[in-house]
Amino acid sequence: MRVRFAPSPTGYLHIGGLRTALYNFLLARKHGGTFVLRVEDTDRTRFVEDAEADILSSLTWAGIQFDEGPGLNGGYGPYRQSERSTRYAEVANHLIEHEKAYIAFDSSEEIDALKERLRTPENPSPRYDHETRLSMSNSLTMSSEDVARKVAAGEEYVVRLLVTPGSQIKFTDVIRGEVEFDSATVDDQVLVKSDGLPTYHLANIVDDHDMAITHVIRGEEWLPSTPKHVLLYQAMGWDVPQMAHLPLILSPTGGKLSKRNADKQGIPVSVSQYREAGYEAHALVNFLAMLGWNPGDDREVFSMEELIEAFSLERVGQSGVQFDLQKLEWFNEHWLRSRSDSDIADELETSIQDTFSDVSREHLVEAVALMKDRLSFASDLLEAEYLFRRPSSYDEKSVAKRWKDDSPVVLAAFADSLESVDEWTLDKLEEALQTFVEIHEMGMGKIMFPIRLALSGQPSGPGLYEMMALFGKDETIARFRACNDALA
RNA sequence: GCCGCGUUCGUCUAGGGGUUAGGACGCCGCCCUUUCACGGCGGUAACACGGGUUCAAAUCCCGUACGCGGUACCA
Repeated sequence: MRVRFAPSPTGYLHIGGLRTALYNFLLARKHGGTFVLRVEDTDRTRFVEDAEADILSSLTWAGIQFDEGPGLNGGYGPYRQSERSTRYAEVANHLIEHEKAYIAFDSSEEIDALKERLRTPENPSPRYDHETRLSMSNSLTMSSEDVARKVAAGEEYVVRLLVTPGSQIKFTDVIRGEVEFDSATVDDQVLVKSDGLPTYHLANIVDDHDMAITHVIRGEEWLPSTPKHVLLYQAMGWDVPQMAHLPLILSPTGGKLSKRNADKQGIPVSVSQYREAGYEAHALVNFLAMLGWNPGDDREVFSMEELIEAFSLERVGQSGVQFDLQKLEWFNEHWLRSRSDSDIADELETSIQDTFSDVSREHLVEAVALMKDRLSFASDLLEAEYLFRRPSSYDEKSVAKRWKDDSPVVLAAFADSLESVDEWTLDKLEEALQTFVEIHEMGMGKIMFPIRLALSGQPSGPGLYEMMALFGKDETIARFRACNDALA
């Protein structure tokens, strides 16, 4: 089995592209096949300089490694279509010679004019096809001498697929079953553009064949052009690979998940945006895997290894799926919690030191331990400033509501009593507070809030004893006094 | 318009002739915790519609509606 992911470097890797890559990768790994990365850079007008680098680094970040691709030749290279031009020309010529394709000289203005002329409310987008080609300038309507002369004169031309009406083009989609198109509804697709470069349709089938691809797994947007591809395979006498068209990922409201659309809804579309926003790679992969596929049982949390084990094309769904950021966030929290404290500390080390100087390693690891269950993203820890420095302010609403007249006295008294705690441990601290409330015959509720406020400035957070243990005796007592001073 | 693909809780989905239509996210409640979370338990909520086939249809067939995709010298 050989599969491929074939992105076009016209933009950064899209979330849908990552899922397509993932499914290809999973299938290859599951069956001991080969996963090829091919860069389809035939559109010079939309080429984006750093897109390929982004695609490569995004895949690496997600844990998807290719076996063959740019910089990793497996005997089928090169893996950039811009480096394979002669092969496409060869195939195009073969098609022309065998009357499966033809040369057309029509300028884009002439084609626009044709469409303008034929456009009606019932037919808003006329095609260049078996009917209209008869009235255009191409090697079917011109003498071969005229064609040869124009070509020799260096006139621009394109190569078009010659589609003959009257047949049914059938193929089996692994996900959708039998799919059938009437050849009369297929247009004469341009195969070679006037700049001499192939279109996707030509380059794609040539490469899939030459690279011995056995399974073409791609987005559903390609389903309508598949009959053209089938025709090309047949014209060349090549076997058609197994086809699998994945359901599209839709926006949360059901429309297309375009950049524009998604931005409006606050949904990142490129993988690098997720990476920058601090999403766990595992979470994104896990979420994407479940978007259109399921294992057939109730499991939802999967590591990459488990996905490889469980994945199959047969369990991929057929209908479009809406993107749900909340579910992604749930996966993110889950995977974040599965990481070790020290691993998360490693990730945050630099930004923590930049924001709060002189945070010891032990302190950071302990802070992570205290907060891990309360974070959505690892970087959210930076927002819990009180874990790393004394509060500079106290949450106003909470103060207004729960800071009572006797709070300063209670807090000061407790601070005094803490002076005599010799062993600064969770147990001793709990004991100290218990004893304190008993001696003063007060309810625990009376003192817990002032302590929390003094320690963190916030109405919620980690346990009191945990925080006191983390801050140490001197700092804890200092925070009590500072709070009293500030709220006096 | 035409061509194609779809349609089970708000969302992701299981189920493919006989099910109290199951799970997850979200939301709500309870428990745990004198905080907030995590966790546990429970609740809310769905077979697009109309015809057929059948003893029996969410499940098979047809139609309609709706959604999505395509209709480029973009991929």
